[in-house]
Amino acid sequence: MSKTFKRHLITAALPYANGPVHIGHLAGVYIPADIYVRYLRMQNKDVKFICGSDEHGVPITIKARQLGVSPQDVVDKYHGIIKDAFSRFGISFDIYSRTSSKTHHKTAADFFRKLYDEGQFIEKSSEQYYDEEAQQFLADRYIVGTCPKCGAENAYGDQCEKCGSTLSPNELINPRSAISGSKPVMRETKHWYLPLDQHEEWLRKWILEDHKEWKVNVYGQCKSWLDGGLQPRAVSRDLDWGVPVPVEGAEGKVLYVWFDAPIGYISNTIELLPNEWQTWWKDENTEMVHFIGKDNIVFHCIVFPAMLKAHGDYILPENVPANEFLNLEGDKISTSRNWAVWLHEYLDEFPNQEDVLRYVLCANAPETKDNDFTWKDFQTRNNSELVAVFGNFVNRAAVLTQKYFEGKVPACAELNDYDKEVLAEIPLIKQRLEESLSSYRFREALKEAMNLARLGNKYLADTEPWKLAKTDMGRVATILNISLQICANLGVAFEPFLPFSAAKLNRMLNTEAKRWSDFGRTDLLSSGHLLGEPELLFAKVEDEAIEKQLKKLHDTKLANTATQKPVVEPQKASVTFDEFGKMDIRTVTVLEAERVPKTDKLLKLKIDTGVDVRTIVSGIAEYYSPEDMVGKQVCVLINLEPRKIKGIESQGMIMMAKGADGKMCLIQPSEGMVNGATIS
RNA sequence: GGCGCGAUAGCUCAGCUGGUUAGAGCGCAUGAUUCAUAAUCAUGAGGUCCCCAGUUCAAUCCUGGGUCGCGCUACCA
Repeated sequence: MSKTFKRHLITAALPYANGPVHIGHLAGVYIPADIYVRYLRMQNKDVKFICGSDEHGVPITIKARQLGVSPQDVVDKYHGIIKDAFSRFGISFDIYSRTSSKTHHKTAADFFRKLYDEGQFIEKSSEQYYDEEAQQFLADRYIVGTCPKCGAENAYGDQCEKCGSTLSPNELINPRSAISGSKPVMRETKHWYLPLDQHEEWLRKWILEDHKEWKVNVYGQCKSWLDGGLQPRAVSRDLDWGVPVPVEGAEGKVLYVWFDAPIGYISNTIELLPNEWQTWWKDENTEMVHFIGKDNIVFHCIVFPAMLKAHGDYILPENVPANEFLNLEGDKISTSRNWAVWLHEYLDEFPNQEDVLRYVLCANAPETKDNDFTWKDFQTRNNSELVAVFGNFVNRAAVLTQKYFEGKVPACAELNDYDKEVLAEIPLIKQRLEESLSSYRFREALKEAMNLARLGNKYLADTEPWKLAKTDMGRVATILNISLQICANLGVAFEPFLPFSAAKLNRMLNTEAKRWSDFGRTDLLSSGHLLGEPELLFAKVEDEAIEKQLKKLHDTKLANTATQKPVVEPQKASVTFDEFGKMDIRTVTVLEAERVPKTDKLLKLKIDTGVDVRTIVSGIAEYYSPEDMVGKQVCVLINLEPRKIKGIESQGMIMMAKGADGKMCLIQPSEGMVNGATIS
């Protein structure tokens, strides 16, 4: 059914170099990708595993500014931490490079220039915030102000970190530049857009018709975007950190990080294979697979393919297996809140237990929905699965062989029916493993590998060689031979998942790493072969280790709530009495109230201001129902410039008190007043 | 509000094409066992397959409606 490819180009999402890598990244992307790659390599497939740090974009420049260092310093630091941690964790990239490299800058610039020369972009001018003091345009992240949703100070132009709302810069109240602190002005700037709408037709066919096999979350997300109609997407930004736009008159502009980053896959391949990279990216016999998290779906399934298609001769991904998100102890993982298990810290705190984390994160990977990582589950899976099932079986076989045969593989005599039955299971397990792996079902695959160890335990329990040792050593020899062959097969089956343990197991068996094709053979260890020193494959995780981690998280939580306590906004700049006098605030009565259709928060109110009867729209539906409002007397700023909201003109603003958590309540006169009484 | 994804045993999850006695691992109970890191093996208890309607000979699965959770998106002068 599926096409056979000559080579496999596997990419894993480029980690963003403004922080270290955590368990969410691993479970979502790097562990499944690494398993897949190792599986392909064991089959002697021609495979390249490409990754690297994504080092451009605004958050990195902000972090640099906060720390008083250069953006290059920031990415140098995190690139180092990430690269080192991946390597220690056994993620087997063929190359882990970075987008600040010379090769990448040239590749990305050339890529852009070709599309530019061929008229693949549209140029558009628009008004954007400009900082006159610092003489530069301000990216969304560089504009701070009061969040219009929760009232938090210091919300960014694209997002409020306090309440998590997505914002656009002109929504911010009292916007100011994060660079100079001055009030930004609107100024015209030119940018290049990739007209995704022009690519919609072939994308629709390519994804919706030709790739129905993609995971439902990926397919559904793409369909949703396509059905909504694609819009041109800006590919440049006004910023001084990134790949400069290679066009005359584009000073101070760089490629948008989302245009730049996926080209990193190409650049890193070029760096790895300067002479033959084109075969990997342009030959139809290459299977390209992008492993990503669900936040990247649209870029890898729609934007990047459109870029590749626009460029012309590139192949498109065969599949984009995207995972959902991993939570930690019931809460969303968050870099800024330090709610995470960081890979580099894990590696220090759990030395020689790389595979435990690999096992747990694969067994509980968020393949179909968000999953939760708990330390208790980590401990249980280690102690009652890795130790009790896999480690224990290997240990039993090894110890029995030491005891009865001085550590030499005993000869296999004639097999009885039960032996045959057990051995016949191995190829079945292998087949199920292959089916799962080739359809990116890693959780299921791992479980299947574990079944091989369970088979071993059952075989020993059923045949009871320790009893037969008193009467029939020939039979004991056969049983242990078979048990050891199962051990050797475990080394093959687990190599993609637990490479460190597979290597350790091979050391214990005193044998070389095997190919995938050896899986299922029952003569992997010849009789008389001397085993290595028995050692324990896995160590127990004690309660203390778990408690230590839980305490660490608990402390993080305390630290977070402590810093969140002072929520009262500081006093604003002084105003003159004249300025205050310009505000025309009146007591008014609500005559009618109704929900604005298709919104969550809006009420449309008809009010009697004493001056007139007018309509205002207010975002209070979360706190007040229309029935609550009718007949109420409230305070309204009536000379605020009218503004259209959802097509309705709002002529004024209801005065509300806003609490720390964004909760709002009405300000009402303490006794009934005439409509139109002024407030001063 | 729109869109996408999900809801199955105490917990974590399978169930891929309507028909199965609805499954696995962990946990729990009972028994067996002692080679093994108190590990293993067997047996068992445990289910309103989120709710309501419909299609069908037959629905956990398909359709429509609803509830809850997560994500994207719109609105808060």
